[in-house]
Amino acid sequence: MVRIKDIALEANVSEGTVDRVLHNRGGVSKKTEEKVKKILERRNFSINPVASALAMKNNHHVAVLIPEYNETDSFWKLPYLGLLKASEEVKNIGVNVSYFKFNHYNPESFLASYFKLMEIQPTAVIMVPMFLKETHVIVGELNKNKVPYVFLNVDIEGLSPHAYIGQDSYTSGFIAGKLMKLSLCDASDCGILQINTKMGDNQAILKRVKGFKDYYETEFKSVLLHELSISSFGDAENLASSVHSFLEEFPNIGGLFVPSSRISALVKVLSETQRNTLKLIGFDNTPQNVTCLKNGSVLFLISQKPFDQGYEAIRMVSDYLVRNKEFKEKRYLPIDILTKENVDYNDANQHIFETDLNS
Amino acid sequence: MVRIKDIALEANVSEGTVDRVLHNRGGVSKKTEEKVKKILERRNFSINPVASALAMKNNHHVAVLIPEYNETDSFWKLPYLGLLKASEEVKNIGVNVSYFKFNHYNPESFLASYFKLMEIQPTAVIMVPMFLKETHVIVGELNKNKVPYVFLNVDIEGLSPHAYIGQDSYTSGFIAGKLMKLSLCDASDCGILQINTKMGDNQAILKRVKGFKDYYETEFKSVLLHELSISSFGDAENLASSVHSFLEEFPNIGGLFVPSSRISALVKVLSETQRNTLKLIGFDNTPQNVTCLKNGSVLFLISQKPFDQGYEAIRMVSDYLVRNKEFKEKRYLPIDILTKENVDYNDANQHIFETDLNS
DNA sequence: TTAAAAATAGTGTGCGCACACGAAAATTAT
DNA sequence: ATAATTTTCGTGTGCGCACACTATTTTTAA
Repeated sequence: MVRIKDIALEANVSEGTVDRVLHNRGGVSKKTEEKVKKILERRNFSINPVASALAMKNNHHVAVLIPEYNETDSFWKLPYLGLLKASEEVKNIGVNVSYFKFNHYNPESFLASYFKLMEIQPTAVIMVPMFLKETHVIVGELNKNKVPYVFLNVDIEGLSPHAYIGQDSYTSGFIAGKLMKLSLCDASDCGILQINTKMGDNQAILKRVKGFKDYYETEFKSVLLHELSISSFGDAENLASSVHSFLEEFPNIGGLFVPSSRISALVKVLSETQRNTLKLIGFDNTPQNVTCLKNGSVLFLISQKPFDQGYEAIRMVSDYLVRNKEFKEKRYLPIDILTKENVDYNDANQHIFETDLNS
Repeated sequence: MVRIKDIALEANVSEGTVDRVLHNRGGVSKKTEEKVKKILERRNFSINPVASALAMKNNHHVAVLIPEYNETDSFWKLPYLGLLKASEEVKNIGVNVSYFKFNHYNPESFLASYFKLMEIQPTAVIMVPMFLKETHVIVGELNKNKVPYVFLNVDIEGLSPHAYIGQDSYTSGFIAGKLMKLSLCDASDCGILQINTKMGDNQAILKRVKGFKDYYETEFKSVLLHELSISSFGDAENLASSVHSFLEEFPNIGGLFVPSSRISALVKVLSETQRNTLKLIGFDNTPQNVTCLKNGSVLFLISQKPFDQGYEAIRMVSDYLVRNKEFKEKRYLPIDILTKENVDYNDANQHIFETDLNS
């Protein structure tokens, strides 16, 4: 391992000079700069990031604005764990991470958390831009204050964060279509279950539906797609009656596609025979969904690797802060196809971290 | 961030004493030890790994024994890149990695590389145990010298490395079976193409075939599976004639399963109509295979995430060496289902690293 | 009681780098 | 020529920790 000292020795200059050319601090004559640079090159020098971090006493504050989670709606726990894991790793190099949560049904709590967040004067922000209008406000302020920010999981057209970390929702829906078609070899009809979103939110889900339809559009125009719009997955009775009348209305339906993360709620209101015959394809590896996958009621889940999203977000931001690597504008994560057989393996990273946490 | 100094101050002892209780070095009276420990706990102290790594000047040598790769047989490039990426990261913390390559058709080169490897007196070894007999020799010696070692990608029953990092081959074959069945909704026959392995090698491939067959066995006993044993994927003419007579013999075959990483060689010898109608499912995201996937000739590839395997191996070993975390005996990586739509996303990690390398 | 030995605790140095400060050399002004 | 600037470069300190060495206290032996 070649050190600055070694370079200085070989170039017959002081360590300070080497430091100056390394960081383009100026104050070095052309001649010596060239000389040092050549030796740097030849000896294949690279600064020791550990020593560097220690000396710089890096103190970056990354603030994360993310929805809270609970038992029934646990999706947001997954990115959180990934964020947590990466936080541990980058603490090494002087990056501290703070979390600010909000209720993802409540725009006010979103804004409120944001204001609390700004009090710590973060060096960078990672946020889930849940609400359109409020996000515009926030982004405006962040731009004014020159605080770099990245979007996690949800992308918003028209805004240009330093990076977006998440899935290509359209393609993931497209793949869901492909899997659905594969599962329905008799070319029976297919149903799509959406929440009737009032606001322009949940871009991701809309894009998934578009991808799904487009697959059928381009490949199997003849297959009939029926859409059912429900008010909420939370109200079981309401859901049950909607779904049953829907299935009675279209008896040819052989499969159901749920573009949100709540397919487990659907499974709950289906009869056993329906669970066994209907091909169900949904999104996201929440514990409830994974249970349905494993017991065979759900055939495929598309995972957007939420754990990895969180992990990547922190890594990306700290790479930017510490070794000022530039952001990658769109960081699309894998479109993971989960079956009952591979789900445990594919979620292993997350499980390992969780058990590590508890010990 | 609370430092040793802060703890010492609060406990009215010297930093040395705190250091002693932190590392159980002994030489501290019960009383003061308790006192310090309590404060450690209360202040939620954790040693700064950066400073620690720097001070320890860790000097671990990890040696990697891995097959070489070339244009036509490029599989082993993928784990290599993953190893490389992790090597960069752990260089920070004093872990140096050296690579020793061997020809994976040649047991002697395997042993020869091993002997060269031992000359650097590695602190730990990561190896791909390609050859049974030779691996037994090596493992015996490593055990004698008390050098910890892990197996990468290939597992060998009866031996107990400190860890195995790779895929659950049986299950991956099982999933391939599931996908094949899904693709052949008309329940036509299915062919399996294997190399007739002379030696007991390639356990992984055998297990994949077993998993594949077992899927049909348990779920669709009625479907006929035909096996074709060929001598090599390298000899195109030979392959072509074997495959064609095979397909003539069993005209009901609607899909072919290639449990090795060489499905692209099969695609080459198929006619265009065959490529379009036969459902092809294979393994591994080699560039050639990915090309076939993207142009539609191959329907699914199962990836064993070779890049991640390499990455994980280094991380695991250096976690063991530096922060003496214990090994995880079996570290199974995701069973990744690749389609033409998601392959780019799912290989993104590797691509990002490759472009980083070239800049 | 004092000396010797053992147990316990304190001090100092260096890991490789970043950065402030001051010294030397080169340039310009007087 | 010397003084005043400016450019160029060397030196020193500290980041938080590991570990060896030394100093102090306590215990045991004489």
